[in-house]
Amino acid sequence: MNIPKIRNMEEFASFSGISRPTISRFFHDPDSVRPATREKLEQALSQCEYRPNIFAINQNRKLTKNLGIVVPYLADPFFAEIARRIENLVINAGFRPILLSSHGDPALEVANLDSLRSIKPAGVLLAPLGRTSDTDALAKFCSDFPTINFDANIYGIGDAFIGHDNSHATKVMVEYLTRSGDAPVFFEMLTPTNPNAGKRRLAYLDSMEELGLEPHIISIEGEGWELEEIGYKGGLNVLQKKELSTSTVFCSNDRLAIGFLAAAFEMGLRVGIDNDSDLRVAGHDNHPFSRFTCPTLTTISHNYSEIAKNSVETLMSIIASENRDLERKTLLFGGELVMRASA
Amino acid sequence: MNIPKIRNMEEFASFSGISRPTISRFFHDPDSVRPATREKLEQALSQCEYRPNIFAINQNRKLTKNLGIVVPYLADPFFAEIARRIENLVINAGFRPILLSSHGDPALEVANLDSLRSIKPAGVLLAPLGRTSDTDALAKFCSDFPTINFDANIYGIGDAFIGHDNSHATKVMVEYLTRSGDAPVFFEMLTPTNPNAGKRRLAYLDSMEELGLEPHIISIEGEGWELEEIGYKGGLNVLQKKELSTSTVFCSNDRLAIGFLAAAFEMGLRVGIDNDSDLRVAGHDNHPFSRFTCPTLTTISHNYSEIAKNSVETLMSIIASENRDLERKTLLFGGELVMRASA
DNA sequence: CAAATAATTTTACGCGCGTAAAGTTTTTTA
DNA sequence: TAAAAAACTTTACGCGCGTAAAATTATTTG
Repeated sequence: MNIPKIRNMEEFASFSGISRPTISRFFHDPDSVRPATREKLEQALSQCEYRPNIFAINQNRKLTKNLGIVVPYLADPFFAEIARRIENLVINAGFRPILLSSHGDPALEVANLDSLRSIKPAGVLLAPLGRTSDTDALAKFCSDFPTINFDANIYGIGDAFIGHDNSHATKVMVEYLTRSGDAPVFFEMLTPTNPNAGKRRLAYLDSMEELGLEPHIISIEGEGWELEEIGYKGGLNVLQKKELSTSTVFCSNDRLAIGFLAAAFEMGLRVGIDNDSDLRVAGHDNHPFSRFTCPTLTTISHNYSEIAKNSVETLMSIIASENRDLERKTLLFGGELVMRASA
Repeated sequence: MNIPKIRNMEEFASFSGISRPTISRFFHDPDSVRPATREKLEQALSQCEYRPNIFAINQNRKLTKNLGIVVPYLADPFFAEIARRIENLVINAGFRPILLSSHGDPALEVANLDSLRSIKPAGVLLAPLGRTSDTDALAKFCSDFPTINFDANIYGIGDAFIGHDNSHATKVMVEYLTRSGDAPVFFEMLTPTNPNAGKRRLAYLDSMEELGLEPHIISIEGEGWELEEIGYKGGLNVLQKKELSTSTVFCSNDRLAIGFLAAAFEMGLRVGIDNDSDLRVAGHDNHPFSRFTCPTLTTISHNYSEIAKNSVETLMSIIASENRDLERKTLLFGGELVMRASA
């Protein structure tokens, strides 16, 4: 009952016995006031629940503590997972994360950036759609705000790119599959949205050549982000027409692989690494659900934690240094082979 | 080059030849100004890219256009999907959605509400964690802001509850399973976080009694939101110990079912509705991935679209009427049986 | 302990917009 | 076409806080 209702910083000043400008500094950075003062304020805070009005703060500060996170498709657990990690890091860095999903829609991607623009973010972590992105709109945004491009590299976009080393990961998987059985056929989308797909394709070709093997790529049609569905339909087609030149399939990503597994199952084919199986199937990404497919999916993980950590740290250093003229750097992190039952 | 840099509403007033208060009204509601005026302003807007400062707007308006959406676990595609729908509806209603995930953590749930508090939302759509939620903190928040409780009903929380009719759905499934084969054993968590689980359990008991059948519930241990893992481990245990009294398993939700399927697969058991299968497995929720399990999962859908639509509409009407004294109403929507290969 | 330094207080202005009141112009109604 | 109604302009104040400058007080240094 005795908790006083503090309506603004002025009132909190009288309540705490400290002047308003000092309080303003305190909320901006507690270490900028004398320990004795800080203690008084913390004491007062514990008695009245005052918090500065965030709109008034942001209106007057040139630099907000808002930090945008834009992902292409949040309903994909892969992005949900990486977004979750990034969010935590951002909060720990003292910023306020604003998570937006483009839901696979280029127009929404631009709208999201527009929406961020209005809240004057200190910086943005952007995982773009890729091929379908409105590159000009993204570039314009990036020139106005410090931006880290992650996951899907669009050249020239952002102050840095942090991502997965597709080339290395693909090579590791091709080698593993070859050593442990047949050489892999590469199963991919003909027109993938995500640019990682192209890199994986090239890396597959390179790896096969290095091993002196004949590459075989199956590119299936399909548009959008319903990758399981696309993989399923494409898989059915491939299996019905018996287009596989070997009994090992390396899918461009786990979601395609999940669809492919469903197709194989429906065809009555036995997938697995054991001798009495008809087929081996591997994926790429270590999708959260790949542990629970039947059989469990052999795949390559991203280094989630390093990618998240470095994305945030790089952005923080740019924000802190206020220097955006550095050359766009690229950081790639290697994944790890995850050997499960499917291959 | 001739695009003028407009820095505030004052400058836009001179630029457009309309007075500032009128412009203010225009941005608040374009229909509140004369068509001729509106056209002039839209004309001017197309020539200079001015947009009102959102912080200044929100600072001065008692009611913001911010609308919070809090879900318990965004990495669960089920919530990602419903959040996606709600977001779209909110945007179309002219509000700005702020999507927050509690990541399964009660403390973060409270922190999320606290964070929303600071941006003075016009209203909030809250899907709480459930059992682990800090009910007092939620209640306090709900008393300060118009709040719709959805998905997981916590009695007394929010101005209304909108959700899935677990009772009806469970009954439909029990009947279907019984008619098409063995009566189902109910497979659930002993201490589920989500309160829907309890309702499903009771509905199972009721349904079995109505049908004159002996109920059989298997409650497995486990904590947290890694439901597939819990279902997998529990499933392995149950199958190894041959604890099933019939060959039909009705899982309390799809994620448990996905884990159970993985366990059955590993045990070499054939799951499906056809005669040469060992086991039938059904789920509940029509999880986005249930279409791609092996075999595809028979389940019951939520009425996603109605739940999303009614949640948003109810909240809008409360916001519009400014009347929060109405009795807390409960709206339940029935799901549909989705017959697939697993049962 | 005096001087130098650091932190705080006082005073004052500005940010960009909401909004109220009174007066003016335009549109609608009869 | 005059009167009534609606929309607009002008003027003015307030929101809650950032921030700058000068004056004051507290702390550190030698």
